[in-house]
Amino acid sequence: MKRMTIQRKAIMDVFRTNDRPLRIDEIVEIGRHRVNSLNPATVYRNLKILISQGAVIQVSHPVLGTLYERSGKGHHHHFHCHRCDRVYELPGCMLNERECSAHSGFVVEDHEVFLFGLCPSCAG
Amino acid sequence: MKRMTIQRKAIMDVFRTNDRPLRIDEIVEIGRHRVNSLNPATVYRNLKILISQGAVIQVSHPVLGTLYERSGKGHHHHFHCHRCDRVYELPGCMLNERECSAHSGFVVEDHEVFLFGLCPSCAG
DNA sequence: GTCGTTGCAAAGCCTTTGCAGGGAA
DNA sequence: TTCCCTGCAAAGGCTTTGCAACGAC
Repeated sequence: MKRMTIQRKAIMDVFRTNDRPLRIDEIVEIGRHRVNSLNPATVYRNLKILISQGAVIQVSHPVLGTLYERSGKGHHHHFHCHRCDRVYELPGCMLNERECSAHSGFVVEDHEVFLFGLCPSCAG
Repeated sequence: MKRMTIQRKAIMDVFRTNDRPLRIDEIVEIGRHRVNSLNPATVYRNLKILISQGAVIQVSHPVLGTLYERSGKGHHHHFHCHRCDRVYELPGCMLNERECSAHSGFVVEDHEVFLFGLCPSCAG
C-alpha cells in the first residue's frame, strides 16, 4: 500500500502549480518550498511511482534531457525556444496521417514531435 | 591541422558501412574490428570533431539515448521498433506545415519526429 | 506496531578531461 | 622533429541503490 507522505504531496503539488515539462532539479527546488529537506533521490523514487501509476509522463527532450510532466493533457507536442530555453506545450498534432502510413510495412503506434525555434516573446 | 589516424579512419568507416543511427558502444565495438585498441574516449573525441565538421549528426532518441549518424542524408525521421529495438530512417517528412504554423507567434525553425511501433519484419 | 518512505552516502552509468607516450605529416 | 592524437585512469554529471531511522496508517 502506498503512503501519502508530505514529500509525495509536495512533488504532486509541483506539477499542479507548474503546468509544464519540468527537469529533476526544478522539481527538487520548487518542492523544497514545501518540504525543505526534499532529496533528489526521493524525487526520483516518487517520479518512478507516479509514472507507473500514469499520473506523470517522462519526456526525453533532445536538448534539455529528461523532463517530467503531468499526464492527461491530451495529445500535444513540445516547442523549445532556443533563445529563452523554455519548453512550451503545443496542443493538437501536426503529423500527417497519410504520409505517416506511407512507409509500407511499418506499423506506427505512437510518435513524438519536438519543434525548435523562437517563442512569441522571443520572436518579438 | 587534423591528422588522419587509423582510429579516425576506423570510426568514419563504421558510419560508411553501417548506414543507420549508432550508439557509442556500437561504434566502439564495430570500430574495434579495424583497430583493436580503440577506446571509448577516442570515439567520443572523434565524434565531437566529426560533428563540428558536419560529417556526423547527433540524434537524441527518447528511448535509446544518444545516437550518431552520417550527415547529408536529407531530411528524414526515425522509427523505433519496440520489438527488435532497431531504429530505421524514414525519408521524407510527415509534418503538416499548415498545422505547424497554426500556433501564432511561434517561429518554427526545425523539428524532430520519432515514430514508434513495429517494423515490417516484426509486424509479420 | 508495521512496513512503506525518507535522507544520506555510496555506487553505477555515461561522458569528459588530464597526462604522458606514440605516431602522422 | 613537431605537436596532434591516443589509451588509460581519474573525475564529472546524473540516476539508482543500500541502509538505518522515520512516520503514515
